[in-house]
Amino acid sequence: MEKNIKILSAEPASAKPSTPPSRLKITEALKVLLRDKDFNSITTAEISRMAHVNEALIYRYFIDKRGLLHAVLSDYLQEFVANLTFDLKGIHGAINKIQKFVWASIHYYDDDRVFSKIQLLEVRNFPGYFDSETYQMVRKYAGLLMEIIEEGIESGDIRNDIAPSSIRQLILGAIEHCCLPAIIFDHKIDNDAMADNLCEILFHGITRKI
Amino acid sequence: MEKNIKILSAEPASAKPSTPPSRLKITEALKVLLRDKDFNSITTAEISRMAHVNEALIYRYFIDKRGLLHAVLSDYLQEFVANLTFDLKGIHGAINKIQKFVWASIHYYDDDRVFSKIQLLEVRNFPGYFDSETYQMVRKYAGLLMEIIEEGIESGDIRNDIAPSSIRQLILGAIEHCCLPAIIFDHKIDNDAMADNLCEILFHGITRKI
Amino acid sequence: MEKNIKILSAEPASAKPSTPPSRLKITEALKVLLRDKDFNSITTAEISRMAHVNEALIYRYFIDKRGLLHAVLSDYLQEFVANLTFDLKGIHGAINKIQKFVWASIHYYDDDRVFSKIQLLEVRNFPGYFDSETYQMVRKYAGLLMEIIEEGIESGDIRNDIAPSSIRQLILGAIEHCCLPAIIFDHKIDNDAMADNLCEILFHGITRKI
Amino acid sequence: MEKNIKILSAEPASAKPSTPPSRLKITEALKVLLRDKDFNSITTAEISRMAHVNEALIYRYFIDKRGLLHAVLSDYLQEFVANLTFDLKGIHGAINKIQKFVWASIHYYDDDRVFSKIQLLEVRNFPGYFDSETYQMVRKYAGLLMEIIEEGIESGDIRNDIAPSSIRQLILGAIEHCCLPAIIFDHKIDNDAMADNLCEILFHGITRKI
DNA sequence: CATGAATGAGCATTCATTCAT
DNA sequence: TATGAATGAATGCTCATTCAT
Repeated sequence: MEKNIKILSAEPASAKPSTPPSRLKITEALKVLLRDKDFNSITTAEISRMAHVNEALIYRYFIDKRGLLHAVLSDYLQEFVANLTFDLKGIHGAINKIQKFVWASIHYYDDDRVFSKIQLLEVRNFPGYFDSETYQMVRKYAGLLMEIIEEGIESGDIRNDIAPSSIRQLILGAIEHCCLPAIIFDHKIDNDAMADNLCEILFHGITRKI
Repeated sequence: MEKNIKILSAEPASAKPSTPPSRLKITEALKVLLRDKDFNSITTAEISRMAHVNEALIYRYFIDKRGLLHAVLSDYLQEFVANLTFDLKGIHGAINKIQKFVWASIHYYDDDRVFSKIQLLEVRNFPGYFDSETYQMVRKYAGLLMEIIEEGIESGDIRNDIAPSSIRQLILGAIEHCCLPAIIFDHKIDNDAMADNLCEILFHGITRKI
Repeated sequence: MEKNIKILSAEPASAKPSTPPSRLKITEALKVLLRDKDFNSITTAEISRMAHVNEALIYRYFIDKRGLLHAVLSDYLQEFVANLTFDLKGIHGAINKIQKFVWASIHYYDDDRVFSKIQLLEVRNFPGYFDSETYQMVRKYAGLLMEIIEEGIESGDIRNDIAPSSIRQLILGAIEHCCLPAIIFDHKIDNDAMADNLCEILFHGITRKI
Repeated sequence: MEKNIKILSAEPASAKPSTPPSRLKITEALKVLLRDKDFNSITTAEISRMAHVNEALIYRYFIDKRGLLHAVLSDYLQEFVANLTFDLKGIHGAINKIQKFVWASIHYYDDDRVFSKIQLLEVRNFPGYFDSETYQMVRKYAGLLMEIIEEGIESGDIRNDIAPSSIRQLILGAIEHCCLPAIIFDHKIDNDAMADNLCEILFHGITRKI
């Protein structure tokens, strides 16, 4: 998941560390703990212990325990969106792009289960999540898809009698729907098969039949 | 508050005490609360308040807060298995029975979301769950299916080159897999369609092709 | 301060203890601590330690640390109002009654410095204090004076060209004004002199001159 | 942010460093904050934020958060005493001087409420306050009055059968006593009236009657 | 059976203060 | 002189659980 971004990030070797090491230790500690427990049953004491960092330091870098989770999610999402944007480069035609979008989304969900758990299970019931800055990253992700759909409608590849936003929701919902059980039951995902099936069904619904 | 109910209940003096009314009040209270919150964020105080029962009484009837959840789940499972057993009566042929099994399982998951949530989300991460008495009920449920599969293999309806236990896991996994997103995202389930699709895929995989 | 109320309270010797002993221990502990420190710098740990009671028990009897203070104040106020009501019995004429009201108010402020500190210094900056149930007791106290003023206006002893509420505020303000320095600097109060001076000034302002 | 100010300030190279600008920023910040909150509920973080200064810098210039308050109070007191000393110049006779002393004291209390709050409310309960260096300034202030009283006794204007220290305490107490309610309840002070009344009472008590 | 009282361990969070640079 | 990082000790408060009656 970090392959592309490294190439893109142009931080010179001499640059200042930007994120203080302890801040990093904290986020990493939370990521590790999230592998086994859900966020609510992870305590700040546990996080600080695992990070080998003073508990109070969490509150210097993050406003909140919840703020810490948002920060972790935000990091993930940034990478997620950056990678996806990169992956879509050079692909022509809305249909091909959607295929790629679906495949890549499933791939990234599959690749980092902690990210997926946060994104699909933890943050949703947070009050005010949908107003949060973090959610803006999700909207950016959704925006990527939206552009493709609009391109597809303009080019005539996608039928124009369904609201683009409905199509977008359908696709995003389908992706989540497919990945969720694997994430909860900790199954492997057959990325190719899942993407193919999903798109197969999708395109017979949304492509314009002549 | 509910004291007088005793007078009204026509339980004969000779009958076994069955479940004491307070025990029932507690389990019912938990069920109600589980509709809106996840188990960890429900407090014993809350449960006792909703049950109109003293908090300490929970510990007379259940060893634990967790034990209470297990008891609730156990009740559900008992009914679940009893119903399923009944539903399968009079159906002939392994394939038909599996079809019924799948349809009914989905139906019961769909019907009682609280039960489904406990079963599919809450108890799994409990340490020692799989050694628990409650889990024995789940094994009974799985056993029902196992018998059908073995019957199918014997009759030649089901291929014999796959271990029956693998087939059982496949089927149970598929059912959960299909129901879970609906439970989490609180969607409706199209029982017929879901059961049909699932079986369609299933049978082309596991039935013997001549 | 407890002399009159004992006579008034009709609790039979056989009655149930009404307030649990631990609840009492907690309120008493806070009263003791308030003698030397201001409320904000008293910790719940300190209170429980002094009360020989578990810290969590505070929260069984009071919703809040602040709630505990309100309860203490409320107790005081109840007594305060009851005593004052009793003291005014059998006194005739608004002027005499006011004289008594002033004298007694100063007396009770003087008598229990902890009460006075809470009442005059602590609770005022609490957000929502003036909507609190406790404040209703204060209004009752103010109401006592209001009745006297209205009686005085009706009888012609008090001039009717000033709003009764203004007169009430003036008197209450003057009493507090006079008591406060003694409370803060922990001086003694010359009850008679203070009451006389205050009333002297007061009556030349508010009595009707023929 | 304020770096350039150094260039503009025309302090000659030879001059003593006077107060470093950051030290000043800190004390000023505290003064501002004290306008709205009491000292205990002001945090060092808040002070440094308001001062646009690093939090740790507080501890370079002051041993303590409390030390900072003392420093602020000390500054005030220095000015207070200096002004008072100046105000008393050219006034003849102990009685006139006391009148001026009282009027001016009230005036300065009225003029700067922050100073008054610190002086009359905050520092008193500090352990060790009365041994502190800051308290020496207060003694200097009291000393000014003491000199006047002794002058009055010598000249026969003030009765000599009361210990001068008692007279001093009486006067200082009376001033504080009068100013305090206005400071707490944030009333205006009628400087002339208050000084006149206070002196009227004072002189009929302490002046020698022939 | 039922309950009011009690509690230890833990929770997220705050704060004054220190330290290395 | 200045600062970012770090921290120990609290703080108010909650909760599952126990116990005497």
